[in-house]
Amino acid sequence: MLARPPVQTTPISAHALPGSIDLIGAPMPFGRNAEIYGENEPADYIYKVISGTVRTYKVLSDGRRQIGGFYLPGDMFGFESGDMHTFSAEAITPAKVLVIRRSAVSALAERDLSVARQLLVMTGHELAHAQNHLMLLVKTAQERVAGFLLEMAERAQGRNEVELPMTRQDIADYLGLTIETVSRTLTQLENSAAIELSTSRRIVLRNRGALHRLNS
Amino acid sequence: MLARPPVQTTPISAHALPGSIDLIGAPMPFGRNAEIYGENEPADYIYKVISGTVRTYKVLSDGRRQIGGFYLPGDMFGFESGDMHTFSAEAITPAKVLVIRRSAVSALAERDLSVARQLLVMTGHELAHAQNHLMLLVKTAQERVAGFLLEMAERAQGRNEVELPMTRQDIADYLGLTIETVSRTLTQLENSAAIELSTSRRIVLRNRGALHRLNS
DNA sequence: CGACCATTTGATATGGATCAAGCGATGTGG
DNA sequence: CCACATCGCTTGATCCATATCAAATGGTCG
Repeated sequence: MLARPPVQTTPISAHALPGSIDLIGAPMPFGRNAEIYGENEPADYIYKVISGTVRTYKVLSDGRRQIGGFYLPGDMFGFESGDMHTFSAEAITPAKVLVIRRSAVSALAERDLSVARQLLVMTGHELAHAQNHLMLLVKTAQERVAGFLLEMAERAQGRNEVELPMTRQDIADYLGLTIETVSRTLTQLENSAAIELSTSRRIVLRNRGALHRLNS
Repeated sequence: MLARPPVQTTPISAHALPGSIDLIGAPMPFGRNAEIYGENEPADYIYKVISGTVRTYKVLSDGRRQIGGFYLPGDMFGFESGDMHTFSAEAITPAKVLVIRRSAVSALAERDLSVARQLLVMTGHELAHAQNHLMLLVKTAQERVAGFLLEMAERAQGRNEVELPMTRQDIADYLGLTIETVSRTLTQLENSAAIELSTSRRIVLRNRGALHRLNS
């Protein structure tokens, strides 16, 4: 089911001065696990997370799920090179998401070079992320989990304490592991004093050096 | 991406009419295994394969190599979201490569919307490729090899007979497997009549359906 | 308190890695 | 033109990291 934004009555984008893509579009709330869009649906919108966390994923024919990425407040998602979505998107937690017409962005980009540049920058970031992710998937379980924790810490403004909004299953499906392996690996990292699990969702990085070394 | 001082150095691009990025730049020959650029070098150029095949790759601290992609004639590579290369690039076979100043492309994109669009399209293709590649890396050995063969066949204008320019080691490093597993898997696929190895480098797809099914 | 869900921990199985050897094609120097 | 070295590929035997199967623990909410 495609998420439709509320009907836009006032043409905000009409007066939007050269600047930011996210000036056009409508905020929409999604509940936990609500679908934002599905794989193979027309990619008529791009999205920006206002609050909450979003995951994109694909399900293989045998039921395995691969998560493409986690999107935190401020992140944009839903970019596609074709006109269909190649991943699905769901809210992990209750989330507010800005929904932006792709055609409006395209039109704006035609007139405003800075918007065109922004689009390219964001697509470039998605590319860099996919390449990093790809590198994770050929590593050992310890390296993948360490890499994941470092990524999350980095995105949490480099703080050492990270609150994970996603389940072990989400992490496992992001890293191409099972929940058991993720859980065991976190326990190992805790035993080796690299991290501390104050609760199962709140993780303190005690020894980034060790994590980076694992991350090869 | 491509945020650079718009210094206009090449007079050629000054007359280049709206159109194709690859109108500017110089062709350069590279021998087998010659380096085109290295990871962490400044990304001052983008590249277009004229003839031959190119691989991009990263080497992890313990010596494992991960190949990011194979580039065939007509393909462009070297796009980066930062100003450094995050992968290295080498010629797999003797190759001719068009070398294009990034600053020239940026400058052109500022004046010519179609060039800006082209840049976005190509970055989008790289993104789509990385995402496909990523999906391969969480599958079984059979699925990875089948997916690789289908990708190669598709890029060879959909022909059923594919001449592979790369070694088993290259394939293994692309798929996150060992050469032994790649070799054994190809043998299995041959035994199950899905493919035929007329020589070790020339592969005939006998049963695409079976390969697609494996590819999940 | 009891039900449910997420997480951890334990025991066993297995797909692919590793170690090892052999084979065929290609190229080179004598 | 042959002998031999080299390189890419295949095949076999064994090992091991992670998956799978199973159960217990903990945390949350009605």
